[in-house]
Amino acid sequence: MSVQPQRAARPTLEDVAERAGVSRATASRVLNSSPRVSPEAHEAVTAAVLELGYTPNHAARSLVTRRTDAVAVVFSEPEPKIFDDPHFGQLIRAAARALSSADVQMVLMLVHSPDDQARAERFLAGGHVDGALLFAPHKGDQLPSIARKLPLPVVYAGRPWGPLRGLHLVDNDNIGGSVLATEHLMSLGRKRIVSVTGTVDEFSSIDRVEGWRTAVGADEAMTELMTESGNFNRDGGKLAMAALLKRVPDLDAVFVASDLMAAGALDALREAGRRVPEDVAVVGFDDHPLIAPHTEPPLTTIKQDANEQVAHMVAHLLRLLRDEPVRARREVLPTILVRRQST
Amino acid sequence: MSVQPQRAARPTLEDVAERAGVSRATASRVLNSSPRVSPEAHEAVTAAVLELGYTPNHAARSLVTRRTDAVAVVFSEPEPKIFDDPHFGQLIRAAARALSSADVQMVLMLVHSPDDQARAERFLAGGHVDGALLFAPHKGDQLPSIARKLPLPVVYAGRPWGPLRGLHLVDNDNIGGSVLATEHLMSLGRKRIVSVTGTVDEFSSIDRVEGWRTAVGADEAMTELMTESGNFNRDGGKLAMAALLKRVPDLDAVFVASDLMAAGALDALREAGRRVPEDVAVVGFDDHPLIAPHTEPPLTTIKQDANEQVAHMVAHLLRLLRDEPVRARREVLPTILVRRQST
DNA sequence: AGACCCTGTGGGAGCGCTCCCGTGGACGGG
DNA sequence: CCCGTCCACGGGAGCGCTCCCACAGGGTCT
Repeated sequence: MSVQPQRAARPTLEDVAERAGVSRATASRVLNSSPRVSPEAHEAVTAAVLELGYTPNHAARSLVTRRTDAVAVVFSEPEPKIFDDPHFGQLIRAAARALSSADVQMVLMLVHSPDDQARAERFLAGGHVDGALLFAPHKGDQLPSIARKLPLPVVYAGRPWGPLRGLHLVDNDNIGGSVLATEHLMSLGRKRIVSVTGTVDEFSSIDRVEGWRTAVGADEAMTELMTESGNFNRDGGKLAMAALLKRVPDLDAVFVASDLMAAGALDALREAGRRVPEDVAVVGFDDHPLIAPHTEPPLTTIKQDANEQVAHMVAHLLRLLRDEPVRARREVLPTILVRRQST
Repeated sequence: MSVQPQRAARPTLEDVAERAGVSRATASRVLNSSPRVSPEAHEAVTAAVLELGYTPNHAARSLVTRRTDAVAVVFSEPEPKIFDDPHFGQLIRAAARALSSADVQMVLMLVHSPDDQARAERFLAGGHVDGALLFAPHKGDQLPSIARKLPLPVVYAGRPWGPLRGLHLVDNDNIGGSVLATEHLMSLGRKRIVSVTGTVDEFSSIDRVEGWRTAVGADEAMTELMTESGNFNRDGGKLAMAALLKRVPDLDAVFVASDLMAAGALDALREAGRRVPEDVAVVGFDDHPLIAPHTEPPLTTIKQDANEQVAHMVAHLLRLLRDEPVRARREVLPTILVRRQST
């Protein structure tokens, strides 16, 4: 019936333009820092923005630019680990930091079930984000092959399964790290170096066996004898170590493919009455802050820097989004040895 | 010059409507499951959507509905912890699960610096999300007072500092849990029960002291004597326990306000030659899966369910977003005792 | 039989923004 | 002095969607 004045609505670009005494087009130019704007107009618009507390309507902008200024961060983990991997928290933290300082929204997706996967596919295909960071290390995970069909820039963490052609990825030097670990043990004069390995469905694990194998120069039979999988968990590490002790009674060193498993391995060694590092030297992998410094004895381990990896992934993706050239599709980050008392 | 056919663009609702032989309005009704649609139209539109692989343009929809179908999850932590708290990972996981199953995008924000805070404020005020979950336990954190001025539904994790009037929050029963812990120790016949507390700038910590205090019936002087802060980290827990052993040599039990500190406390007790649980019984708090079962001896502790808390927060927020009534502004979730070998 | 409602549908406006294109004025060179 | 060039700026279309409103058609009630 009666015409209401309607205030308190968020100011639009139109309001800003009016207040600044310019057209909407010019105001828009200022907001997008176009060069073709006079200093006066620039100042007037900037002032109006401040006075009105104007914030651009993201949806409207997105509608016409066809950009979203959002990036998906996808963790695909077929069987959700019951005990949360704290590495995960580090990765998320790093991603949040790197993306938000680039003023890009981070949309987090955790994919476990086929349901989740379908949802993720719909979401990524739906144009809700400009690009994605994909953490999908496990063999048989469909998500990488789904993702590579999408018209969407994707940067992978580590090597996914399947063909690598055309993929952009940032990996840690797992092979180099495990060579480092094993050579460290050899330099200590250790002769019988066994290894507790992770799960065979992740390249990070496969690479760590490979590093050990080349360093000690093991053939297939010897590898079979001197390695045992600990499934990347603590109890698994303990069981694997116990099995190795039985199979290779004269072992004097062990390279364990994760700190968590190494903690379990230390338990097994203690129960078997072997002293660490006197009888058996132990090297882990990860340099997990919650574990490595606190085992008994504190753990010598290989540090891989989650922050660094994610920062590289984000930088890589941002370059792709801006159509800037990338140096290489695949980056491999160095790993270093952190020495503590277990060697 | 010449007119290009222009294909391969994403289909619009117009395309769907045309294919289904209905108007755009009807197609829209089907997509938004309006009741006023004939079965025939419904079927035709559904088929067309499938055939064309249509996905609604989120920006366009958001522009008119003024909803974003996104929710911010904000963690505010004035001093970013160097050692990642794994509790954090659990919370994020739970939030991701709960939100994605409601088909709401989760935008994660980690706030450390004043810079981050300003960004967060701009973001939340900018209408980029429909609501927020806010984790800001620390005293002096500005974010809660900023957030409560925003015209945006916010659900808090735990009690933030400042006035609670009008706030929506989901808290764990820290007081109840610590009463439980302390009474458990008393029921074991322990007479001199001390407590290692957290930091005084978090209510969760304050409440846990309060629970201990009421259960043992301590006055101020006794509280001063028999409690010591461990700053919620492992080394702090060890130092605090050592201090308490010196101050109260005849102590026979300790309630430690976090599992991580409890691990440190166990170290201190071991070094002091006190047996656990024979000489000193120990109860922790959190039931941290990476810590509690693996201490020496395994830790009796109070379980607070992160999944449950976040699920309640999400449900609460969704109700607010849908303008549905909420039962209570404030929910307090129960905590339970998990008994292991340290008592 | 006329007046009524109720249900399914389509036309069209408009959300707030960007960007194309046209215009007017300042400026420099022939 | 006039014409061409260039730069700052405004008008207006249109991105893809929702929702208001009008309307046709069939049923129900007086």
